Amino acid sequence: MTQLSDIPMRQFDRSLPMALLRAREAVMKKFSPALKEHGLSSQQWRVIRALVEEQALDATEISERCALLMPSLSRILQNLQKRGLIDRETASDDQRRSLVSITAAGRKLFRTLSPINEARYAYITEKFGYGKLELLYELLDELVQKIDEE
Amino acid sequence: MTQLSDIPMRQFDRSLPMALLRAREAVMKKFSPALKEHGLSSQQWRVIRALVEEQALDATEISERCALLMPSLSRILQNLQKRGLIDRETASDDQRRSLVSITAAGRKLFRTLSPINEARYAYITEKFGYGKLELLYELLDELVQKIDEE
DNA sequence: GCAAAAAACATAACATGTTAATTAATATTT
DNA sequence: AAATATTAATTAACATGTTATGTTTTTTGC
Repeated sequence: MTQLSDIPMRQFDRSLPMALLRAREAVMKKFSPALKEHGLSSQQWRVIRALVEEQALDATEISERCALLMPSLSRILQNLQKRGLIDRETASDDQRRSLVSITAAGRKLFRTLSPINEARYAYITEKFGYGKLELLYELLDELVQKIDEE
Repeated sequence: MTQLSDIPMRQFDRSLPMALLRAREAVMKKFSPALKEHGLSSQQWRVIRALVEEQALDATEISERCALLMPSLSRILQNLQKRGLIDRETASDDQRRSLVSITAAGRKLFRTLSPINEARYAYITEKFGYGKLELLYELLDELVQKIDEE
């Protein structure tokens, strides 16, 4: 006996934005708790990760690499600087640019959190399957590419 | 024996949350402009879509179907009600529940926007390929399922 | 029946998403 | 060189995301 509440909403299941949103939510549920214990949002963590890989980056470059709009990034950088996790200085060759770099404290926080998050990622990879994960990355990349071209 | 510290650092661009975020952003770029012209956010649009398909829904049910947390939904419903797009009344059998339904104005707005959005969706389907889109839905569903089970 | 627990919804507080406007510095045009 | 346009970053204003807390109503357990 099928009740009304058992009938799936086909229209919503076929919503690409919702499907992507739900997937992201499910993934974030694995990563957020550890970050939160150290007072970091996923966005702040993205910035720290980007900075660990480079000597210094200007805000625009961080914005692109982390998929953050400049107004959000502006506030995030102010926050991280206040907490002593990053440093900023204006570029000598272009006074408009502000060069951001990670501090020793920021690097230390990264080294603490990184293995925990890598373990979570390994768990997801194992649970979902390495091949499927690669396929998913490929499809997502191609989707973005096809939509953005022209 | 693998220790946490032995797990290799994965590249920054192999971040699942980021890949899902970028894909969602790319897709939303196709849908947001039409919604914005009519003063709707994607979240508000989701709520309207959900209500069009039912006589009435309580807030919790909307929250689940639209993937919106209750605090966000609470504000969104207040907004939509103020604009005359939805109606609310407390359920007779449970005074805690508030039953939400769409108004004639809301339904009219839906009928205006729906074909535009369907056309955008058809465009993405054609550009990306129907088969790949189906595969993507499947992978996303399975990812959520695998992560949530345990 | 009644006190305690749970459920449904709202509010608070703060971070982020999003578009527009602003400021300051650099590039371009004439 | 001066006027104009462009660029980098910030700020403003409002909506949403997120966790915690509060309020009211219903349900449970005794």
